[in-house]
Amino acid sequence: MARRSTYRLPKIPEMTIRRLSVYTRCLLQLEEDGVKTVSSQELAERFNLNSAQVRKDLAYFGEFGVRGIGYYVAGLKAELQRILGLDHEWPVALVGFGNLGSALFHYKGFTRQGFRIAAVFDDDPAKVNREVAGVPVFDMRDLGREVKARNIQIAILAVPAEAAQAAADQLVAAGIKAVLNFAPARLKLARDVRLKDVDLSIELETLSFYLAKNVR
Amino acid sequence: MARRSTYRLPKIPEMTIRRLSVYTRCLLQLEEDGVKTVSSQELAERFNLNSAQVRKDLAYFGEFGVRGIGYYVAGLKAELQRILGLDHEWPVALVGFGNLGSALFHYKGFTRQGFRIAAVFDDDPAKVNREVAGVPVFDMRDLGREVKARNIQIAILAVPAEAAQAAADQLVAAGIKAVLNFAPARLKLARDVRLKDVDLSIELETLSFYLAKNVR
DNA sequence: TAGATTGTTAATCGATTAACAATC
DNA sequence: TAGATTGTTAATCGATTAACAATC
Repeated sequence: MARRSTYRLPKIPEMTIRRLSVYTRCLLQLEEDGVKTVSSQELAERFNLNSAQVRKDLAYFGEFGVRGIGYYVAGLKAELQRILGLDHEWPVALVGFGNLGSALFHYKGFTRQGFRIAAVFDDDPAKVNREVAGVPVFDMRDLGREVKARNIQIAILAVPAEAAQAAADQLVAAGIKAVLNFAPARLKLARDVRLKDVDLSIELETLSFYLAKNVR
Repeated sequence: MARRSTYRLPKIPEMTIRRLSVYTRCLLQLEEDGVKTVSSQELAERFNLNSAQVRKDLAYFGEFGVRGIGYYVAGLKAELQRILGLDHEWPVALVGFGNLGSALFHYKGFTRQGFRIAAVFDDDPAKVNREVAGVPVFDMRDLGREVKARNIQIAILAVPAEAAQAAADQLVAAGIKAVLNFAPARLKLARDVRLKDVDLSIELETLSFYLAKNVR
């Protein structure tokens, strides 16, 4: 796991990364719409941000704009995709093919940015050893073998909470480097594995707070 | 929509609300485990937070602790549930009963905190006018009537992006006050309606950034 | 009482924003 | 050139954390 030495050493705020991701999608749309250039001001307005913030986010990584003009949509899109590692396909393992797993499998948003579900894993014998939309579904016991064979580094975990830690352990043993976890469980992973929890109900609970203050 | 006047006027940081939600779940667990009291230090350690932050988050709403002891688990849980509006059931409308809608329907996490899916809506004639697990599934055209009849204020939107704005408009017209939106679309709602977007792929994209810096 | 832990103030840190010289 | 917009510095704002008197 040699850390590649790059010239960009300052630590990037997490929020900056998230916004880069948002900008990228916007640029994708702008390009589709045939827009050639966009200013930090225009970009900012679409997301209720400050134009200085947009410029600062970009400045962490280089100078991509042209004074007096703004940013070339196609060029900036390509730069951001490169920065975010979205300039090539990432094969992804989907672990858990129940209700949520199936929904994520069919979700179009992942594909658009270069994430391709390369293998599905489940422990239900009725679901495995077949293909769904051209993607093989394997038994959990084949996880190590298939993840290595396909050089998969990212996993989406969509199993029940009880099964999450065991599945995560298998993923780490197989050499997975990043886990997007939808299971409502607090996972312990090796320290060099990136974990991101997606909490499907926390937003609902915060909405409830604002609602409780007013009506009812 | 008269704003109820309360004694708590200082604006609460969004992150504080999210953490309150996290604390609440932890307290639920602690209570199950039979733990009677917990200190800010113990609570903080579970989430890699600072104990002063835990105390400050709570201090926005009152004094719930006992010096020298900490917080009574049952008492604090009840207080936080009240603050977050989780001390009673919220009937919720689920709009869209495809793959994602179905996954959310079966998701157990919502129920636990008092959110109860009271009605499902879809525009597919094959899916409507029946019950699933005791919950009625209606045609979209019945949305206004049923939302009002059931006094539903919260909606979970899980339709395709193309259908999202039209569905949102119907929801607002029906008197919905908060929308949890899973559709990858930028919705325009009346200003007194709370909107929260859940982006299923942004986390994956930020993970990609960290991965791209190292391997590959 | 002695020990522990709160609630709160003040210090620190980091992120956002305003302002502007550089320059297309 | 005149107008527009960048990249960047400095000012502002807000959130996190350290410290500690209050007090159980």
